[in-house]
Amino acid sequence: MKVVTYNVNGIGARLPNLLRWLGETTPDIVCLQELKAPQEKFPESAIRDAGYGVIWHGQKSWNGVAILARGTDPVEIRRVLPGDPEDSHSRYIEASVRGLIVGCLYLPNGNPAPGPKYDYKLRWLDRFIQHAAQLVSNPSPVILAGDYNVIPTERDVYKPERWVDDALFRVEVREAFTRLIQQGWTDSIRKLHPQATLYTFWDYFRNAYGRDAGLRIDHLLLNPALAGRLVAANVDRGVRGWEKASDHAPTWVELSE
DNA sequence: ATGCCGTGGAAACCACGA
Repeated sequence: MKVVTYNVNGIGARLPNLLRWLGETTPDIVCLQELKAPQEKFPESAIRDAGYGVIWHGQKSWNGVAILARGTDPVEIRRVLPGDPEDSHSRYIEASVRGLIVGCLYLPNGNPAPGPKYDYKLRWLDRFIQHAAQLVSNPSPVILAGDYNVIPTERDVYKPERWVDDALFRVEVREAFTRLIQQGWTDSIRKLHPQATLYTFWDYFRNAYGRDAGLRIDHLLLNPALAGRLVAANVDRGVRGWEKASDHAPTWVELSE
């Protein structure tokens, strides 16, 4: 079973690429981020015609997350991250699919740092860590997949020295990610490729993809009940080279049944 | 060192992203 996270950077602009990629790779479960579409403008029929059940939480212009499941309908558990009724951003959705609990997240970017956007990112991270603490010890298999907007270590960025003051790489953010992992989560890509240079995002400008000036910021975390089923993990980096590509590439795990 | 590009929505530019 293949589970993928893919920040599409606009479901409207990306729909042709998304449908092509679904057809070529037939993933079983897909977590999408940055729909940038209001709830009523999500292309539900195109996704269903491609063979996927889907739930989504849209928002006008920004954010937005979705969970797709091939041949079945995800059963929604929640569509907001608990802990702040004032938070109006569509950044989290959670469902039960094929015996897994799937959390799909789009963590705030946080730039510029310091500032109110960075404060929001740190608060969101704290809430997420609290929620993850409830999930990690769940006897059911759980996967938390999404755009974390966190560069975990120096190995995960092409020039770490240029990113030390950035909201994706600042010490507080890396420490928060470490706290999350230390709850007992497995960072799938790093577990199977401890030394490799593997990026999931490349800027649109300065020929970042051509130079491989990338970041690893899209992650798939497995709880202990699921970690033993991890058999492969990688990035479909070729998709980043397609015409009209998102700046992120699909990032995936293969799980034994 | 830098949104230099891309998207969406409103308005013919701007906010936002990482």
